[in-house]
Amino acid sequence: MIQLKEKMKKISLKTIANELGVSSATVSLVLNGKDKNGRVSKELSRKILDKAAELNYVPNTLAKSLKVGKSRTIGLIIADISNLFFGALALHIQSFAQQKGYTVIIGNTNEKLNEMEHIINFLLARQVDGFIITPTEKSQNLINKLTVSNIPLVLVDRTFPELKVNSVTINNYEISYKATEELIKKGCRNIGVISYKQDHFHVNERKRGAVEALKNSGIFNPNYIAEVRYDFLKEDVSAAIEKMVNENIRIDGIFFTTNSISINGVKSLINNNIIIQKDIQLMCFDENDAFYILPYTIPFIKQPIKEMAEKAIDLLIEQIDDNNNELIKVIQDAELVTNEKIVDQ
Amino acid sequence: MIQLKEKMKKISLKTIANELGVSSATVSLVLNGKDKNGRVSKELSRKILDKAAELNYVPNTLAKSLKVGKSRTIGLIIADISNLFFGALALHIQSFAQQKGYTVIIGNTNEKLNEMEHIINFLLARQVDGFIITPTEKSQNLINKLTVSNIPLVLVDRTFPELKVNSVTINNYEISYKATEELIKKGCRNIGVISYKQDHFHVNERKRGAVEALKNSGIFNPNYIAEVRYDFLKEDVSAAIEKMVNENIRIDGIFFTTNSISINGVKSLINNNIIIQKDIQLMCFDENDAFYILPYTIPFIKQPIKEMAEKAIDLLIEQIDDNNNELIKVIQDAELVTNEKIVDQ
DNA sequence: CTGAAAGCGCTTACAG
DNA sequence: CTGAAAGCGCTTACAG
Repeated sequence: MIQLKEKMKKISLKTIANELGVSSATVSLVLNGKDKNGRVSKELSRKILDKAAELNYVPNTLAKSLKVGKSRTIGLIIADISNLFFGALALHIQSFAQQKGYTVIIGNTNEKLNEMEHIINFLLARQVDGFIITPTEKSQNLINKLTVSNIPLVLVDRTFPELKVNSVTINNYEISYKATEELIKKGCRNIGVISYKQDHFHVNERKRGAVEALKNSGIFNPNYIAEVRYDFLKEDVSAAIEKMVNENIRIDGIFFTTNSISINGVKSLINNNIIIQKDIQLMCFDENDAFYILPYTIPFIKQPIKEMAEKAIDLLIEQIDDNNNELIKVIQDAELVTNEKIVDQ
Repeated sequence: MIQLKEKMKKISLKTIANELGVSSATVSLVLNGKDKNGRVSKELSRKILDKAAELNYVPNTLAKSLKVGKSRTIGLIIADISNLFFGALALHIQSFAQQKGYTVIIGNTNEKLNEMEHIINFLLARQVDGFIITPTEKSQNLINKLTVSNIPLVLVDRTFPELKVNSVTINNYEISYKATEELIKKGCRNIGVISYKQDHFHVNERKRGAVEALKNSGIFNPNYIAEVRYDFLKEDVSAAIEKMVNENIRIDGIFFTTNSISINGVKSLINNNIIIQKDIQLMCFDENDAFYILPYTIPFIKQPIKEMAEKAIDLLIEQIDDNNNELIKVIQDAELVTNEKIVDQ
């Protein structure tokens, strides 16, 4: 094969058809394995396959998508891709999508509503067949527009319970309740809760679960409940920890409602010379690679990330294929991982 | 607007053209802001814009790409997306690409050659305009095929020095030499080096830099040099650390050549009850979130990830736009971060 | 068993 | 100032 410095001319179906003196329809059929009913003779079929290989034919997916009206592409909109939980979620979604023959285009909103709108429009123009979204705060209208237009859509991790939209989430309230009980079982009586100050249903459910558990055990103390701002995470967590540590009666346990809060919380505790799991028992949300490095283990709530990813992809593809209009809200169970040596992911 | 349960019919250029009784050519021109020479009257222009907004017109990028022969999409092929270094690299590449109006499709090879081939073909069919690749071992032929076909391409982080291919890498040898000298300056005299057993030029350059520094200081000891396998990282690092720690003369410093080795090395040291930065001084490659959590700081080599991403995108887009045939190998300087309090990323 | 033709939604010379 | 027409590379009824 001679190698030209200039751009080689593209090999299309037509090129193959012309070289073989057949129609491009026949070539298309053979190359797509659609000559079921023995439409094309074995011999011709062989010749077409060989020629395609010889010419190094690469099909043009764009043209195919344009013709059939499906791109086999899905848009994945993530709120904060630098967060390890979302990173893992994206990884699994991509991997399951690939298994099903779909390409994923990832967009990152950085928790900004206008970014989310921009990305949705961008992906719509790219003709994605559907969306998997971890919605930002106050994006109800945006989500609603998509559902009204009947665009296949699944929310994951977060959802708006008031909207009729498919979702995959976990049992945030129940698992947080249970996790807090675990702290109580360990003997903690002055338990702090650090959560975000925001509108996200899932995070507020976690907080509610923790608070409810404390109340039901008669040890709820509003001074031990803190809310931090996403944009001032580090400072606010620091302040909250210092306050809790310096209360008249020092806290002996903390429940963190997200992994970003957990990481900053642990740093803060170390900076305050608190001996973790001795002075203060912790309970975190999500597995965290940073914790592996500590000489002790920290209990955490493990979300079924892989299963969430799989379910989200399944739901979405069902909608794409069947135009399934049924509303499905999946709630999966998270798991408490305590004491035992933390397993590698 | 009435909301139908059925799929709404798509709004195309033609829809707008028909409703307004003009040609779709004119609509295209206006919507793309290409009526420079006052081709279209202000009034008609206005009407077209309004109608597009009213109908909620979304252009079909697929059709446009097919027509103009450019997809404004680039394929990013990453060797191991779960590695934080690559994660950050991917994030920045995506962000720069977006700024330039390009979409990124990410593929993950898991360091497997056949995965890499598969992903390349897949992305080629998707008509990507070019590739940014962190190549796996032994992928020279694959890379060569792409360059021979004149497909815009930039290798990043890793490269094959023998190939004529654009690349963005760092000064692996020099910075590793310097980093090792730093350990020596601190008083270490029995310094271990843990690296991968593989063919990657960049990692071997790091090892070579460290070894050379040790030799030039007259303190090189082959017993302190270990190579670990990628597929048995944890076990091999563990074994290497234990061996080094239990040598007749215990090591007092270690240089890790990658961040994955660093993380496992630190865990191993903690398991062996070594007091890091007191019993043994460390030097790692790459910033690592896990280290933030430790009560002391670990010196590390900071790669200019953002700059690498930017340069890679710039080089690639130059090639795409100008069909620039010039060969460019960029080598950027990494930075030594010592002692000082580690800054937040 | 196979081919001719239409059409997906665009853009871009070309003609007027 | 504007329109008609061709064509990007496919797939899919339809006709034979």
